[in-house]
Amino acid sequence: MKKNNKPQKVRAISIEKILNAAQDEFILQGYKGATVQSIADSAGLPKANVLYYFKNKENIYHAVLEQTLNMWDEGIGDIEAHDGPKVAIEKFIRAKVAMSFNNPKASKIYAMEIIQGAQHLKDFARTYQRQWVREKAKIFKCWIDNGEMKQVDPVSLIFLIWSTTQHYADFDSQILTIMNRADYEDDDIEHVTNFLTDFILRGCGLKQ
Amino acid sequence: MKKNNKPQKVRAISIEKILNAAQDEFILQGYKGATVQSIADSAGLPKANVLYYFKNKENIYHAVLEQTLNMWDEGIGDIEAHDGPKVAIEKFIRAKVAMSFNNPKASKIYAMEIIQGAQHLKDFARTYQRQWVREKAKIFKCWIDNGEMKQVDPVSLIFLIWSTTQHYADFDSQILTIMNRADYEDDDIEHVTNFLTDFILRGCGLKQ
DNA sequence: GTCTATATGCTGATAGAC
DNA sequence: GTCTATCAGCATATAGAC
Repeated sequence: MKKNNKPQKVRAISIEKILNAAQDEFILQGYKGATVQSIADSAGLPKANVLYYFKNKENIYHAVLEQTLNMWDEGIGDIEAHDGPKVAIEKFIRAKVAMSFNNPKASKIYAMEIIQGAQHLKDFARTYQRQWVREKAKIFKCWIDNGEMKQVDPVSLIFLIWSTTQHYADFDSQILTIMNRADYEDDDIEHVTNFLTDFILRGCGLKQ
Repeated sequence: MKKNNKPQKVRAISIEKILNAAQDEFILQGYKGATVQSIADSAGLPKANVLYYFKNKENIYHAVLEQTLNMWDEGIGDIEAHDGPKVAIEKFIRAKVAMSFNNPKASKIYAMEIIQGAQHLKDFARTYQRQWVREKAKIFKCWIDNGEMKQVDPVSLIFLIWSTTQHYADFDSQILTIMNRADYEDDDIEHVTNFLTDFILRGCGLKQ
């Protein structure tokens, strides 16, 4: 049935199935709690096939993490000097909220890694993220010096935007339970984006 | 040596040692990854003693969670109508930041539970927290209707304060790495409290 | 209360038939 | 490439000596 049907395609499909299943299992059970068997079951493949594609559990986890970091990278949005503070911050918040609602699993994997000490992500933070934060902080400093926005600690501001936007992905179960809802709806992205944009721009002295 | 030295005291001390060790292990290794042996080693007790006091691993975890929820309850601070919005919000932020910096482990255990689907905390959220949020939202609504603060969605505001304050506990490894620091210092509590209080009060239209 | 020894079950990983 | 069978190792939990 499935034989000789574009051999590379089977491989690609299996790998994607495995990575999706692994993401779910690692979130729900943790690294140690997720078993190769449970990942295989969730992917609808025999355990041996999973180990055929990835050799061992650690490799699966690394692949999931790599996927996650790529999403972080793409979803981070950007803060560009020529936009001016108001437009730049709005763009940035919009990108982060969209990423939270569209890729909550990536956000959760990432959050658990950090909470558990960031063993696998220390290098990423030490090089890439530290550099990114410093660059963007410089842009904020320029805007502040030019009187384009209020005197607000840029690094704290970046952490505030990260935490408020990611919260909707990482803590979705708490938020939904408290609001007595089963799932997020399309409106929620807009509502959250508008609330955060308004509130944060006001905090930066960029609105009324 | 240790024998007949206030038998109840030995029990209390052992239990506290075990709970502290368990907290560390559950954070670093997850529920499944933390073994009774590793908890015992970290507590400086033989494995059998740990199981003598708690019977099984799940009971240890429940005890850690209970401790965590008690801290959440004590550390939540309060929002009281008679304080007026400015003082009430400032008190609330101060309490949450203090709790984050003083009990980062409790915050992390709590965060991991929520991220993993809040299996053990759904009831807590459904009853206690939902009620708490609704009560406090009502107080905010009064203030807004009386023109004491800007029209800001109260529930979103509570989530924003939770996320920004907890972030410093849960994501400490990322924050410290990015800022190229080894540990938080005493000044940091003050700095973060001041930044968040200023910023959030401004967001609520309660400052310049 | 403290600790050793052990039973039982599950997990990661491999070997090898198809 | 796919899948079955299997092994060696480890984890929980208990039994029972001290």
